[in-house]
Amino acid sequence: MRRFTVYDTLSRETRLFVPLVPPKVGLFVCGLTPYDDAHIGHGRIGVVFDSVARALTRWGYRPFYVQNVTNIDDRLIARGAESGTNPLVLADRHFLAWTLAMRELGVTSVNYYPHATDFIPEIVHQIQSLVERGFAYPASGSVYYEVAKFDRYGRLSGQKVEELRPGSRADVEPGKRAPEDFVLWKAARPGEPSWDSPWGPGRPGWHIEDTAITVRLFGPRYDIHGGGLDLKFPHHEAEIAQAEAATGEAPLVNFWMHAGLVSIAGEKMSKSLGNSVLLQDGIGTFGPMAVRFYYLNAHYRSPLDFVGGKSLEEAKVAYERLAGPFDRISEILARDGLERSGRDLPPDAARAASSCVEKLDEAMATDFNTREAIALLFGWSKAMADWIPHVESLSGSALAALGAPYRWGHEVLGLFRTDDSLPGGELLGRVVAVALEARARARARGDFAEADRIRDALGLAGLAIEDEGDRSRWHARAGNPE
RNA sequence: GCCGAGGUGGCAGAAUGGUUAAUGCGACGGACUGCAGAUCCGUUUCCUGGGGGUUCGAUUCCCUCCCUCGGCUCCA
Repeated sequence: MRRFTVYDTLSRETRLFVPLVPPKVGLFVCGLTPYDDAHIGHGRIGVVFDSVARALTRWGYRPFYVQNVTNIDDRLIARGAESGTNPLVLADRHFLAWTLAMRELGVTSVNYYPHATDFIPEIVHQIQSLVERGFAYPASGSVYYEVAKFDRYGRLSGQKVEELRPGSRADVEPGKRAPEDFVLWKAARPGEPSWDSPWGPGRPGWHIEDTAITVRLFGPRYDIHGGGLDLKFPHHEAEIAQAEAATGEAPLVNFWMHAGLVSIAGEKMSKSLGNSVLLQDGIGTFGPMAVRFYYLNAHYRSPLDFVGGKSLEEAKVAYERLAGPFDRISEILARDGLERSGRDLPPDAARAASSCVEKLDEAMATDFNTREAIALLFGWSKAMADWIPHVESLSGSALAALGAPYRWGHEVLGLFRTDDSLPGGELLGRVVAVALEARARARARGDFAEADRIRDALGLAGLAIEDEGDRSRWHARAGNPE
């Protein structure tokens, strides 16, 4: 297991990671409330922690990555009422869209997406423990957490309870003993989905599902908790208060990882502010790899400002350039296989490749510095410029050696996918070859008007044609004209 | 008001108590090309919010001020 460091938000320092039970790593990331389509900001969380889990796996750890789904809450109920849809159905629908987007983005590391409503017994049980231990009190069918009873409350966020501004953004609910108390169980109002409990029909409060799930899946303590910076207070603070009070064990989490938010025009991207750009639109317009690259091109803790279409356009251009040499290598290897004969690599080039991979691991092992890793990959692509002109003369194993840093990028960053083949696959390739053959003949006899006509026609069909000497290569232009 | 995260070139965005502060985008010039495209080479020597301090040396550590964003019980 490789040693690596992580910045822990609770201790406010970058520390050496030590798993509780090596090589296992319990990784919980605050998931989504699928009441609406996901936007670019949500996607960042998905991709960032996917790369974390990928790195852990590469380094010999065995992460168990759980991302919860809050499929019942106020907004879902409100949206459901607006459209006459059962909120649980609404949640399923948006969750399905989320998983499809994640698949496109290459998010492969999540092991389990527990839904809040599948953990009602665990939730009720945890609330009961809190009541029995004197940390929570029932009031008219609801149950509240009494913040004053938990003296570590505020440690994660640095807040002092007496400095909070109660009700600054939401109304203080009646029935609480103190404004900072938060709801664990919400009494059902007529027509709302509800579950039975010792306090009457109701549903879970916002924070309780996470700790009910993690205590069940990981036990009272686990390794890493991730989420957006905006969840630090109150949500993560509440998680600590709930779990540590309910189980009597601490700390709940050894490493808190908070990802920076995506802003747009300087403001947080948020559904409620109405400034969000939909994740699926970004993926559809610029392609999933451009979106993934965009996220990983900044350190996960940094704020990231989304500038209209420009950010993703820029990411797409940069990514495609980065992937250029990789595409050439994989093209040849796909055609001829690893056994293809040819020149071998001089030892210093082979050493450079493996040293590049080592540096990549080092960058990632320093608080998951994906930006540094990408800079290294650009350096490698630049070094590849010496090889690209005679890449056709290299042996399969030489090509594989040159491809090692890209394979790292694929494994850890989830970039350099080769499965972006067009619908039509091989058949399309054969048809395009016929057109390119006709064009090659036109060029050979100097009929450039005809050659350009064919190139333009293929261009309209969505294919880019690039000449290299008398050979032509083609690829689908991103953006998929249809 | 309190808490937190930030402020780096035209833009995006890293890093570090010490030779020219990554990398990418953009721009400009050139090579290659029938023309493009892609690619390559070169240039973009004057970029670390302001002011103090510690130090031989600060963008980095300390103090202070300014600004932006986030949170203060809906939020990734």
